[in-house]
Amino acid sequence: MEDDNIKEDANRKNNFIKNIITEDLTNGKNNGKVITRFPPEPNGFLHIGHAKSICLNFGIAEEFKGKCNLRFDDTNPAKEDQKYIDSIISDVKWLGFNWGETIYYASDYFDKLYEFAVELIKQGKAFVCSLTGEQMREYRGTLTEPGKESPDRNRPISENLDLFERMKNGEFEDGTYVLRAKIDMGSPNINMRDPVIYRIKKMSHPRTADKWCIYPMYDFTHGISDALEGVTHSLCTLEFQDHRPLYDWLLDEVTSPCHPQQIEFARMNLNYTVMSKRKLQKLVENNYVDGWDDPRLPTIAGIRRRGYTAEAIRNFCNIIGVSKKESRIDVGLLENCLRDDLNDNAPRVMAVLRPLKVTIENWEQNRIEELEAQNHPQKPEMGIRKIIFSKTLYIEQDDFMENAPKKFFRLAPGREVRLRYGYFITCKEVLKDKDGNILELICTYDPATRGGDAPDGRKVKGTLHWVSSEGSIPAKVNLYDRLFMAEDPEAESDDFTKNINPESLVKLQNCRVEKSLKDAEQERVYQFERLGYFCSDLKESSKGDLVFNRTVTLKDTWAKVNQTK
RNA sequence: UGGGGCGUCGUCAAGCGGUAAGACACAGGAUUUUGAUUCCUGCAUUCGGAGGUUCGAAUCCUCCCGCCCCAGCCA
Repeated sequence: MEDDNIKEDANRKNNFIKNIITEDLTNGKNNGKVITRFPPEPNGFLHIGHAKSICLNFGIAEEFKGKCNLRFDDTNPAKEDQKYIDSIISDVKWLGFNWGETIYYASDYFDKLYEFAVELIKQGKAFVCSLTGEQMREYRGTLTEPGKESPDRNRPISENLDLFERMKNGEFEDGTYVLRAKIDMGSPNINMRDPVIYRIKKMSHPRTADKWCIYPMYDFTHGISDALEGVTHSLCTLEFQDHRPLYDWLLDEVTSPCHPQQIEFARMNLNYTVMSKRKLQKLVENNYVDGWDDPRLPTIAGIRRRGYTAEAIRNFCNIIGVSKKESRIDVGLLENCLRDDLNDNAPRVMAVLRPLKVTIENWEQNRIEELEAQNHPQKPEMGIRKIIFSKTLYIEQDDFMENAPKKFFRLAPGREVRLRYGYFITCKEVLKDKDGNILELICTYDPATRGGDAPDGRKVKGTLHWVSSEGSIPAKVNLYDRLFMAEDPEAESDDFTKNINPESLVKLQNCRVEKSLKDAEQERVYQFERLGYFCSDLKESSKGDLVFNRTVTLKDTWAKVNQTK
């Protein structure tokens, strides 16, 4: 246990944010406290990019003995929905993080936020503006030209107060007025050109219902929410760098309980997939995939259904590190983290995806024999199970080749192989239909090799997985592969859906799996020996109709060698 | 051509003036009843480029080049 902790600490990578926090701590900043927050907007499903932020924020809180708040940034009822709140909560929980007793909502601060806005107005730092959206855009200026001041900018404070209250009371229609911070229309930073901080939206909110018809904007809400919660380090992605001056301005102008430090880091990008909400939505809505939890999607719900473990994702997020450099990470790295975890923990089992019938000619007709198989060769403590050997067996079609090259360590006419935990068998005859398709193999077995050992020390090159007709049950298997063929699907075509991999899902109907899989647990991942890791599908699988998802393949140097030829 | 960021191995990434960690990938080899796992071994004389400061520079200075973000009453 102690060793584990040491190992974990050693594996915990440093990054520039932790360095800043460590320095703050040694300087006695924030009274030695560290409080972070994960602030999703409940307008979509979480994806693996969010996992990076979750692991960062919760991880730092854990490491520095602080805390991390889960806070919904729910200031735009037009886009948000309770179902997203529910799914986000369940995803964060699944990832294995703890936010304590309270779930925070920016909407819980609406009253306070309103008071802060009034304070700003009273100080002459905010004004009610009647410019239309279009006018506002014109007045804002451009990247290279300064903006123009709104004609309402010098409206008397009393009038601003009155108008703002009437906005709140619902006296005006959407779009007629907004509340703006009074900063600097000439700023080279467009975010400082008198940004809107409140808008009228006569819309019911998932949590505050019809109490409000004005809602605060992100910039106004976020910093103040952070401060109200005593957040010390407010971590966000790079695109908010330009907002930091506004974040700081607001907290300086208002009597806020503290002034959190905003630090930006680069968001995660993965190759062969898309991460933006809009694009994920398009995939779902146009039925390119089967819902938000399609196992090919990088959503938390999707990768979870695919069979990814939270442990693997946490490890991945740790391994990729945190920096300000924009990068595109190889999914291979993710898959590797998964294999790492699964190799340690997945029980081994045998299944044949594309069965080829094998008849053992020197095996008595109705004889059935129970053999012992290990559930994990490197971990005897995981126990053993019984498997059944009989006259009719199935092996993988790929494991037989009629005219096999020398390096093919599998079954071929006249060759002998080991059936894992079974017997050595030798191929005697190949039965075909009139078109030449292989129907069945006639083999013999060596009774002396029970369990797979040859008493005479005879070596055999190949070991095949197999299943017997009596010891197996039918199942369906979904073979998942990467959703896109292009490393960067959004770059290589004007329409990213053109890069969808037509073979991202291959459905196999006639597989046979070891009988023990009849009671396969939900979310338990098994290794189908020599094939990969599989789990029963959360949605499609049932007792009488087994459906497995391929989570990830095993590394396959044989396939790689063949491919490069 | 305004402002803000970023450039260290194929991909991530440490490094913070004392002579380029680590992971994955890749290439060899060993062990193996999974062509898996595991285990060795190799893999940046050089840090986007050019100058400069220094006994010494990926780290400091100057110029240049490349990439990303910002003109929602979205977050």
